[in-house]
Amino acid sequence: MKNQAIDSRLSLAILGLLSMRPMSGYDLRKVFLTTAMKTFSASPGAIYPALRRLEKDGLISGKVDRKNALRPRMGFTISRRGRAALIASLAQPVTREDVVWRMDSLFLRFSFMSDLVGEEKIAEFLHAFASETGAYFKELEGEFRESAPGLSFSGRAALKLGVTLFRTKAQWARRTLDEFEKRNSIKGDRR
Amino acid sequence: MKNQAIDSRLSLAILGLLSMRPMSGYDLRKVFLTTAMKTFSASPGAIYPALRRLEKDGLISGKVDRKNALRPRMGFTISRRGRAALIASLAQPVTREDVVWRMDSLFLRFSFMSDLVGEEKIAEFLHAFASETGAYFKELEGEFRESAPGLSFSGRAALKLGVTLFRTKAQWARRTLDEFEKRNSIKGDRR
DNA sequence: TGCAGCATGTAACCTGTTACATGATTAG
DNA sequence: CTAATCATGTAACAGGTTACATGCTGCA
Repeated sequence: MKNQAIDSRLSLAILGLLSMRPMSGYDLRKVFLTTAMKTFSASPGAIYPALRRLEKDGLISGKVDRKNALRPRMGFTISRRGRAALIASLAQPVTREDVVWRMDSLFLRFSFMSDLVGEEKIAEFLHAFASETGAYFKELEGEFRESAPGLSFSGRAALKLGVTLFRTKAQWARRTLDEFEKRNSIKGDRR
Repeated sequence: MKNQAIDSRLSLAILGLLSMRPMSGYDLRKVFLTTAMKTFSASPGAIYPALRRLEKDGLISGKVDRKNALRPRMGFTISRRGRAALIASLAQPVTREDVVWRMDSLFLRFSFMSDLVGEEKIAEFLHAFASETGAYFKELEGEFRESAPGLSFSGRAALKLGVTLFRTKAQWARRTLDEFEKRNSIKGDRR
């Protein structure tokens, strides 16, 4: 059976969070309001429809907590299919398009990896991320060298920040990969 | 008369580009396809409707080039109202919300500033950008210190990248502001 | 002659925003 | 008691994606 696709970044974030522990819609809102995941929409008009779509696709299932309480509360749990779809989504190859258009999804995918995929997949991700991001950094750097003289002060400065940010991302991936491999070899030695 | 609001990032980008020189829809597509502005949608289904909205709001006006040629070509020019709306949009204060949710719009706004607003506005922007971004960086850093021990390897690493990127942005703003002020004082001395 | 690229557009669909609505619970 | 917060939802709207459609131009 084909894996159900995850229809948006928000759905990916929700599925990732539910893979760690069951939560209600309101719990999810609080996460998006108070933690570093502020970039995601915490509006009910986005979250509740997304939950319903995920449920319709069989990726999560909602059950009413405290049935007898007059105020019902939906507790959402990730399903087996949901976990499979999430893992499949994390394990997808890192493409140039991801780097240019979906950097935030890459962030999200990576942040959930440790609990869901093996060490090899993590290393693979970091490697591909470093190489794709590094390549795009070089492309931007070249563009900067070529077009900088013709640009205004602010145009040039903005482009420079763009270049710098991609260099930072590529560096992060290389360093994180180093750290990851060192950590694993130490763990390996102890066995 | 109140300024017409600019309805999306794409419209802002288009208006900014048209403020530099008149272009056709296809020219805009090429910019979005080939330059560092790749993050913007180059699909006709986004660009042509956006152009029509801008025209409807009186911010740009399209005229048919080469009338007698059998293949007409629309050349779009920014109008006085369009330039005013663009300048108003660039000059808006930099808020915390901009930093968290609309960083790319801030990029865009800054990159067009040199040709459209005075030196004071540019310095003001950089100052506010540095201070808001710096504040958010510190908030994220605090969150990292608190929650890092409980996070998985990949969760922690992803959060760390997030923190680093905001530090980089704040540093960029401070350095760019320094450079800007130095540049201006030199120019001032020569007068 | 045929094909790639130029240039513009439309239509269905989908996600997210904004604003509103509702009732329950808890704190003062 | 009442106000804030908990908790869930709906409806209108808007912008972007995807896919399709159309006809012209230049080149091999």
